[in-house]
Amino acid sequence: MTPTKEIPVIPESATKPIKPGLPGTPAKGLPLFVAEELKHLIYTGVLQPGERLNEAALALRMGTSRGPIREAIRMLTGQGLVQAVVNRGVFVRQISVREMLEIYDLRALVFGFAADRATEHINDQDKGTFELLLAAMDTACEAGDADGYYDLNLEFHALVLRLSNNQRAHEAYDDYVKELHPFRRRYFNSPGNMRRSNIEHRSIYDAIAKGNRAKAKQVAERHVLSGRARLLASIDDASPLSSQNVPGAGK
Amino acid sequence: MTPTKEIPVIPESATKPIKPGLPGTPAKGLPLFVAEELKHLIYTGVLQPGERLNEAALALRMGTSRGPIREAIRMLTGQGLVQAVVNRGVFVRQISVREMLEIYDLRALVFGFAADRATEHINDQDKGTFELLLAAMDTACEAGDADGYYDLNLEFHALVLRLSNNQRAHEAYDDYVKELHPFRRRYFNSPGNMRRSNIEHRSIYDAIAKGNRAKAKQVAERHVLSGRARLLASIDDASPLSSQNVPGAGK
DNA sequence: ATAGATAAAAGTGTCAACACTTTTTTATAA
DNA sequence: TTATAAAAAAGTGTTGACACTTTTATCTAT
Repeated sequence: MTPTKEIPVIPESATKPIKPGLPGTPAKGLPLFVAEELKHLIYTGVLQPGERLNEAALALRMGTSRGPIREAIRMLTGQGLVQAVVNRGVFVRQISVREMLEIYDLRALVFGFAADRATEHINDQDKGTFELLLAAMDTACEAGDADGYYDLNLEFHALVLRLSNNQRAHEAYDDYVKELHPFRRRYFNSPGNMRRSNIEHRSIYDAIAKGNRAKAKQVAERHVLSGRARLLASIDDASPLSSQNVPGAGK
Repeated sequence: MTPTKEIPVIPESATKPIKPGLPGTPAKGLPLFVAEELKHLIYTGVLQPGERLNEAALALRMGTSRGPIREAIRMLTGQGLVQAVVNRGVFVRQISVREMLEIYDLRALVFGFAADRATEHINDQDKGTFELLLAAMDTACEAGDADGYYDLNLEFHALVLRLSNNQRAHEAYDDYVKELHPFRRRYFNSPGNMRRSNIEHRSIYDAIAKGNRAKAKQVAERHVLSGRARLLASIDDASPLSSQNVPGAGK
């Protein structure tokens, strides 16, 4: 079937712009561009969980035919962001509470792992960055700046993951965060939560800086698990959050 | 843009056969069928890492037009199995040694987690299954049946993951195994390796059965990491294994 | 012979049309 | 008025054609 031919070396230089002139046109293929646009729509909540993706409407909106739209959607199904049902359409994935809790466990696991490994790769410059971040978070904390705190919080976690020196772990962690993102409630609404969170951050950093692997791992894990606990608590008294499954996607 | 309409409840019953009569035809959409076929080709090594996927040839082989083929390929890119370069084609992903080691670390982490949690969910029937598996592995071990041992080995790990009661962890673990699969050398070629491996299995099971969480986690982690060490050792003296990166796919 | 230019071939990217399925609307009858 | 059936509409699934890019083969001049 496949012609017997030596495996080619994969070329470089492939970031050439498509349709160079048109503004807002991607530099990496229409389907990928559309896929990222869709992801944005999903993560920002414009496309809500359970909602169907209308190919024709999206094609109109993106200014292409349905082909690239479909290909983009397939990318998202591959990533598990949407689920396809034959002849019915594809739907933005609905995550059950159980699954959210599972993801939290994995996220805690990976973050603990990262903190552990970070002890072995941190250098003085990184320590400086940590100090800066923690100080900025203290400031945001006192100012009651929840949005600012949230961004810094992300940076803090990203730094730990970077220092883990395990790119796959970093990607997995980011995926978990993104997957949980549309469902998360405003955790840092109260200054008390922010303050407590930042105390945990500092203890994570301290353990990493001291090279205390076990402690770093333990504290980092607990930090994420406290988020899990908050979620669990918010479920008990608040809305029941659909735990419905999507059919036909079962493999 | 999107018509204001309440979010529909996702329907059930969608596993109806497409083209019910034709044999070998999927029951879940052509693209998904093709995607699984492609995955099979990749995991079995028919499509080798670095090789390009020819759309026309695949369409011919699968008996469809290029559309579904392209959609299937997009699914695989979403899953990270292949990498697309605009106007050049998509290539079976090449994993660097570094990445393999990273994946091993994560796999060890998840397996340790699963063993830990398994202590809390194991019941007497599961224990029976474990005993059966271990006995069968002993037999395969003495008979020098490497293939049989390998299958049982997979079953053993799958059981631990199932008992973790964390489906996402199970899926992640399977993904790691699959990703590493095409590159793994014949680990259990020598009876000595098999025997040692099975000793580790038994100690994992013992710790789980006794409810010794910490021990279970530790032993399970080390079990996978010993595989990582074997890989590392095989790299040092054997072929250098391409560590080339694919361009244009960087986000 | 070899290097460079040119033309042919192969391959990917996109689109519009059509077939089929599901959903909604409309019409009909109890 | 309500339930049922038929018809229309909306939407997904697939295909073949064409545009454009990259690769390969051919031709020419040094």
